[in-house]
Amino acid sequence: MQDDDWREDCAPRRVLEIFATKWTSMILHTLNARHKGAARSGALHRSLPGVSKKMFVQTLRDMETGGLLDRHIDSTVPPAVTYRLTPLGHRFVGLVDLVYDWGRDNADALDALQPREGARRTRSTVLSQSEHDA
Amino acid sequence: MQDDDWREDCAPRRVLEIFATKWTSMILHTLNARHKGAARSGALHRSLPGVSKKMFVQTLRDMETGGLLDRHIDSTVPPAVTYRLTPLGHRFVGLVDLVYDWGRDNADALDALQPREGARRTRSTVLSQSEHDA
DNA sequence: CAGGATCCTCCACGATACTG
DNA sequence: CAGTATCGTGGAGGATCCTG
Repeated sequence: MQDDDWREDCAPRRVLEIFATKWTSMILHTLNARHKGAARSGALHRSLPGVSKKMFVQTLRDMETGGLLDRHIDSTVPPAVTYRLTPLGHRFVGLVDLVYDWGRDNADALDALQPREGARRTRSTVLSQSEHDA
Repeated sequence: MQDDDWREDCAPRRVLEIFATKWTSMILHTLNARHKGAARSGALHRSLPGVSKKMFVQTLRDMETGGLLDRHIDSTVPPAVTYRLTPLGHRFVGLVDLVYDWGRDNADALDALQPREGARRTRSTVLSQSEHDA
């Protein structure tokens, strides 16, 4: 508990920012759980239905820069790119798993509330009537 | 590991959304660590320097709706409002603590990277020259 | 197959001013 | 003291088209 400070540049906040990128955690979790820590780009993408191509690539790039995974390019034609968890990535997956499990363990409490609890409406909430005109 | 699915409405994603709201985790952590789980609005706000008034209040309201804390209003003049962790809030704090500690434990690895690792530039990175005019 | 480049939407978050 | 109202903005995230 030491000095529970949330200074702008502290490590814990960095972690929160990682969690805030929407797909990072899910990519890591999936890469680990369904691909044993390594997978080709396409295969990984296919196991994450909701992610747009742009965000998928962009997030992976940021994760590489962030030291969470490595990128191996096989310069064949067509190219084969493989992503692999780094040690840090592995450790982070451990944390993601905790979050994942916490969610499952508290699913009842979370479901007992209004459909929206946080503040973020994933915009899929509204897409139902996005066909207003025609 | 059961069925590692990240369906749109699953509980784990709800949790990620909570983490995505930027201040929720910090408010909970601070409310617990520095105020023993209960504090008046002003006091709590004062222990979170970076939060704007608007987001502070708004986040608290969403957290109340989300069942993470309770709001007690003492209708004196001026009013005295106290926020208190709910059982769910307490449990969530446990998770936040894990994230917090993970960050401290991996601070070296996180710092070893470029100043930006995720993708989100908290825009405070730029505020340095926000005094451009006068 | 992998991903770059563009354009666009929307909402999280902030600053400021006001109320009871 | 606690909160609401309003306005403005950046940038996360998506769709679509193009390249090697």
